[in-house]
Amino acid sequence: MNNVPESQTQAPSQSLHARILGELIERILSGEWPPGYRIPSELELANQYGCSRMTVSKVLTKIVQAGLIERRRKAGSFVRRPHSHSAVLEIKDIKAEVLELGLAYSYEIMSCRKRPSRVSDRLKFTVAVAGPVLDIVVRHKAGCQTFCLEERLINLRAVPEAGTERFNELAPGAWLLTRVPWTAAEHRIRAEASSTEAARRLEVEVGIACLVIERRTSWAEQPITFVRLTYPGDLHELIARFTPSQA
Amino acid sequence: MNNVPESQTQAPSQSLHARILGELIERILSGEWPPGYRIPSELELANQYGCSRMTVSKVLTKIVQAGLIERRRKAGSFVRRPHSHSAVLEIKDIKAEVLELGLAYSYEIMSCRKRPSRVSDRLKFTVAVAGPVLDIVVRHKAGCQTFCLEERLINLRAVPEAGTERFNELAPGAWLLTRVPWTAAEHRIRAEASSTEAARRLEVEVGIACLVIERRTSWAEQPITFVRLTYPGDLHELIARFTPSQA
DNA sequence: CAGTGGTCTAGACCACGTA
DNA sequence: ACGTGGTCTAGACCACTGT
Repeated sequence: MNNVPESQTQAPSQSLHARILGELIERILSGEWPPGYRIPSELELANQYGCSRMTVSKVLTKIVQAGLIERRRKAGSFVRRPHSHSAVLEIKDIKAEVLELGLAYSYEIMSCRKRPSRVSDRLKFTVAVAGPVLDIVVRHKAGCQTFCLEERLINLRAVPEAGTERFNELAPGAWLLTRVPWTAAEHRIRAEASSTEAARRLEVEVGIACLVIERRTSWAEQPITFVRLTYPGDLHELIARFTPSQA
Repeated sequence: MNNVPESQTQAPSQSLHARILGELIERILSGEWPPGYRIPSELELANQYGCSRMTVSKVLTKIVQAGLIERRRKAGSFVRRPHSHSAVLEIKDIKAEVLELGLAYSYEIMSCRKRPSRVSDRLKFTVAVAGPVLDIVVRHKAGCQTFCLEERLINLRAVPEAGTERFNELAPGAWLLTRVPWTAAEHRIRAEASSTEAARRLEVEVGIACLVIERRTSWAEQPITFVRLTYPGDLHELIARFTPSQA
């Protein structure tokens, strides 16, 4: 009921949104509202905060997105118990990774050739690729040590300009990022003993434990590129974080 | 200007929200609105769709969250070029993982003892833990094969009831999920050659490539648990996906 | 049936930043 | 200065669902 006055006497530093969001999340995370607790309805909250139902509704929508509550018509909104361990994995540019370690970065194009797509490429792209592909192998170095082996296929139907690119200034991954939009990516991460081929290119012994990341990138259902990154030994570590509150 | 009639002649199956969202995303992903393109203002879109500005605003907020556009006051809303390779990594319950493979799941508590915290524990928890911890080793099996070795520390100051739990019904990870809220988790993922100790417990050869996931979980700045999961060989693969459209 | 969330409206004022 | 997004209101109707 006391609509405008309250927002004037209150610190105008943050929006009403933010204030309500913060207070509700605080109640949930502090355990004052434990898992299973039924939180006040939109109408009750709107009355408590002296604001419209719409405002409360938008806030609750955010808390749903954060995974802290779930809502059921007629029943109400309930605090969820902590659920799956999902986390945001950030996969950085290799150059940035190396520089963050304080090492000098360089790369060598070991091979780069245009060829028709093979049946085996379909396994990599999960969908059939007609037409030519660019098959590239790059060695990324940190200082004088090999940091990562990159084996990449680029769908030339989707990115024809890659066919004439020499990748002298930018490694293929960085070059693609500047040129091509992408809308979906799937990553597969596993440990693998280094094969004879990979060991030779990485300049390590055969059978060493490697972290392998495979990434399929597509744009509007069209495959763009497939890349396999092989990090030898325990040189490399992926880090993923989760926090429910995201503003 | 053709407001209500359109939404009536149109299939009423989806909300106006969803229709506008879909059409705008389609324009962006199809390349009709390329990166850098300035999309119509809220007012223009509201007129085009014959709806209120509020409705358009909510839709655009979603597209911002999806990372497809960025908005600047006075300037307008612009299509972003594809940015960092971040992805959502979902780390499932081990039992669920095994069952999804169509295998029988079981686990054995190999050791479980209460002890005071050591200096070495601080490295695992990244912050100091005073007081007792519960030190548990669990072997998870898929069929008759060892699927994963779990080495876990639980901060008994934060979760005192774990001290008397026998973990007969639920493995420690699942038990914790049902009992303890958590607000932050950090994962580290790497490849590692199996140590003598781990190889013995996993019943595999020494030096085999293993996928190692370490997870630190905390609640309101207080460490809850540290766990190291070791998956032998290439038995296990993590999958992470990114798609900008999420509703 | 009644209460709840889901959606939508037609306005409004303000903050900000570019022109 | 003015157009844009950011926020907010006080209503409204509908769909769903638990009692």
